[in-house]
This record gives sequence, structure tokens and C-alpha cells, in this order.
Amino acid sequence: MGAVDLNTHPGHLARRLQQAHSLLWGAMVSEETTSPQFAVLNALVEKPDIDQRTLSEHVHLDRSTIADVVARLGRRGLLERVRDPRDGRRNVLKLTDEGERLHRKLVTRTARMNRVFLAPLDEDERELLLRLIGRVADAAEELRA
Amino acid sequence: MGAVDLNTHPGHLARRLQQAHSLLWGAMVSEETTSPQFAVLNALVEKPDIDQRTLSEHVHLDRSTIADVVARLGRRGLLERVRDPRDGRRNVLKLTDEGERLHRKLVTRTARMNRVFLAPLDEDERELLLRLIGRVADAAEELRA
DNA sequence: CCGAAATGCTCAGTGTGCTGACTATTTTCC
DNA sequence: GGAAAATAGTCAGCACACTGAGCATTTCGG
Repeated sequence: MGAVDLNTHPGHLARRLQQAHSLLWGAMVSEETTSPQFAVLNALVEKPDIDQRTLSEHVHLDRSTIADVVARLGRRGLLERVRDPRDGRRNVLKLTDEGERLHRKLVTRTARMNRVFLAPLDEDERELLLRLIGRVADAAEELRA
Repeated sequence: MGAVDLNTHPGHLARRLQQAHSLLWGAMVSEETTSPQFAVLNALVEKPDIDQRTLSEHVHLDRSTIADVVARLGRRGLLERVRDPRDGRRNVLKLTDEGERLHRKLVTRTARMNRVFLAPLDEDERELLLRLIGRVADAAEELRA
């Protein structure tokens, strides 16, 4: 009496999903570059010369967390962090050639990995899953604002 | 050219979902007791006197991670860790009265929270989302074994 | 124009979650 | 019965992710 079925708890399932994903990522995409790091690289390909604040909104990561991730990528020479001369508070971020090269390589690998990850679902279910997660995540993030 | 839409990446969405969930958890359920900690409490209500290994399989958490979580709960007096006299390798775990009391309190709160979290979906979509995530997570965890 | 508010970043502290290496105990097999 | 394998736990090390406090810089208001 009293115990609950965790399979009806979206938070528990979300954690398991994320965990399973990051394991598969390590096996199929990269051991050095994590999924959040890829998200940062990808955002900088789309929008170069943004600051950490803007970046954090794009990838939905905290400013502190972004700072860590950016520092790691910077240490590996994948991006450059330059103080904005027009606004001394900002760090302007830009990928290096090396960073762009890595991003290109990972794009194809993530596509391959996502196919494997979502293999248990058919095409309709895949799209549905992504849209449902997106709606719940959007709404929950809204609650904060 | 080259940037990818992260909204088509289940891993990215899973991270956002989990993050949004843990934020809402902190606001609506408890600031002291996290969602994984609740999962451990819940597993011990269902199956008392199991060891950490068995527990880790139940909640889908690593043995190292379980050790940390269990240690924290133990420090707060919510569970007891006793060396199994019949097998000196095992730690047998059991909730204290305090632990059971906390679990009961959190059960009602998590139910309330889950309703808020899934509010953007209708009943069919909720069930569907849980089942789809479950299938993908199960399959991905299978890949490891 | 100058003090106060807002903004961007950093830093310390905590918790989750993994791997890989190590220890201790039990089981298995010759 | 004793060496080898399997099993349970711990520990160090790394990465993500948050909060809250603090620092520097810019902007805003009187």
C-alpha cells in the first residue's frame, strides 16, 4: 500500500529518457563532446557573435551552466570568447574553424543516432512524441517567466 | 547553412522536459527532497529490505548514484542501511517511520504536480506521451544490456 | 551628470549521473 | 579446500544544472 507507479510520472520517465539518450550519444556520436555542448555549437552556427545570455535562452540552459560549457569548448579551441568593446559586460562568442568542422561532423552523426534512438516508433509516433514533449516543456518553462 | 533544428532532437527535448520538471518539482513538491530521492523512497515502500543493487535496477539509476542518494536520505534519518549478516557485501535498506511519513506526504503532492505539468495535454495525449517515452526509454536501455 | 537600477558574468555550494579503478565478500569450479 | 570469477559497495574524477551572492559595466532617472 502506498507505493506509486513511477511509469505514470513524467519526470521520472523524462530522466530515464535523457539518461538513455546520453548513453547512446556517447556510443554513437562522441565521447568528448556532449549533447549540451553540441547544442551550443549548433546555436553558434546559426547565430554567431551572440553573448552568453542570448545563447542561454537559445539552448534553454542556465547562465551559470552556459559559462561552464562555453569554458570547456573554449579550452578545446572550438570557440572564442571576446569582450565586446561596445559593452564591456558581454562576452561575444564565435566558433573557430575547428569548431565549425566539429559541428559539421556531429550533425551527420546525430541524425544517424536519432534514427536509432527513435527506431521503436513509427514515423507518426516520432513526430507526435517530439511535439508532445515540446508542448509540455514550453508550457512548463512559461510558468517560470 | 548547417545549423539544425534542435526541436527535432529527442535528447535536447528530453533535457528540457526534465529540467522544467525539476524546477516545477522544487516549487510544488519539495525543496529538500528531489525527484530521484522520491523515486528511492517509493521503491523502498514497495519493496523493503532490498540492497542497493536491486534498488538501482528498480529506479534505473547507477550504483554510484544510488549510493549518493541513499547516503543523503540516510543522513536525514529517512532510511537505514544495515549490513546483511547473511551476505557481507550487501547493504539492506529500509525506510524509517519518518521516511514513510515523508513518502506519504509527497505522494499527494506529486499527483497534484503531475496534473499541472501535463495540463497542456488532454487525457489521451497524456497517456500517449507516457507510453511513447516509456517505449523509447525501454528500448534504449535494452541496447546497453 | 551622478546615484540607482539593470544587466552580463563569475564563483561557491549542492545535487544528479556517469565511468573506471579499487576493496571486500561470496560463489564457483577444479 | 583453494584459486579464480562474480558480485556489492566505495571512491575519485568529470560533466551537467541549479541557486544565490558578488563584481563590473552600462543605462536610466532625477
